[in-house]
Amino acid sequence: MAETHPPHVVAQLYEAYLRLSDFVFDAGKRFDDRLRPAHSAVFFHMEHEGIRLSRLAEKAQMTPQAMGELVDQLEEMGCLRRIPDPADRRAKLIVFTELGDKALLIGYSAIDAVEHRLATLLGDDGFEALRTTLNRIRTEF
Amino acid sequence: MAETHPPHVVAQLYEAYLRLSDFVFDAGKRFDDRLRPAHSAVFFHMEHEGIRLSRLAEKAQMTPQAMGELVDQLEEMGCLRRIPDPADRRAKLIVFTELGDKALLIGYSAIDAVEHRLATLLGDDGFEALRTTLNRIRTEF
DNA sequence: CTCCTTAGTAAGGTAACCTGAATATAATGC
DNA sequence: GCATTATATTCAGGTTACCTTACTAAGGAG
Repeated sequence: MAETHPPHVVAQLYEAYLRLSDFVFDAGKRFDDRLRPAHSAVFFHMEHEGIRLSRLAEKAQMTPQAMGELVDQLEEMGCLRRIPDPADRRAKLIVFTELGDKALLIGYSAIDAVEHRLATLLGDDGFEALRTTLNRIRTEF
Repeated sequence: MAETHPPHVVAQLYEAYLRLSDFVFDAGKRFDDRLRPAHSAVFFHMEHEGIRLSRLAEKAQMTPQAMGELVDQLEEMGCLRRIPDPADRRAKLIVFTELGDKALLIGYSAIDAVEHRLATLLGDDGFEALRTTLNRIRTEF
């Protein structure tokens, strides 16, 4: 129940997530201080060829309205652009700008750095064991 | 990057946390449907001899104002009571009611159930290995 | 007793979502 | 080929979980 004594697994998982994710979010913030954790859902579910808002929202499991606001903000930062979808005049395709590509790369390298550091801390075997365990929780719990 | 293929560790940790915590929050919701995840911070950091708002807020790493609102809501649900602190007339002690004790027990058993189920899934060794790994991340990453 | 600090609270703001409703276009039935 | 229904997006406004600023009441130091 306390924080300095080992808490239960659920809290442990959350703490570990917060600790690791901080590095990634900080990297984003250094790139553009308007970037917030919520925007990661956009980068995570984007598709390079372009993607419709409704599909992006569905993949991120949120409403198109909520996703639309995140896309608005990233558009204002210059990371994304909305272009008309040639296949459907109601729709727009959300695509990366060059700046957006850069931001994505920065995110990838931050994640890579975290994974490398974690593999160093736990050893390659320990790191793989953690991934396997977490994957079993996702698929079998 | 996708969700059906194994994502990076950071996302894996978050997904695992969400999956396990759902069981605990659902148990709370069944007890009183006004109970929300935010209230768990109160139960997590309570002290059954009574605790001051400022200390509770500090332990939960939030402002006294934010914690005060959560305590207001739990008081309205009948889980907590504020009594004058005999040692300082500015302060109040937040204490559990009988209903609050019951809620706490329900939370404990939900966490226990999750941990048992996880130990069954991973085996006792796998479960302990996970706890050890998560603890190393907390202390050494 | 005055001065500064601490405990709590009130008022109002922001971020990250949500629901409901409006608009434009597309697809379908007859 | 036109009316009906469905889909893509957007607008307006609400809720939750926080925050900051500013106030009041009470305690402690000199």
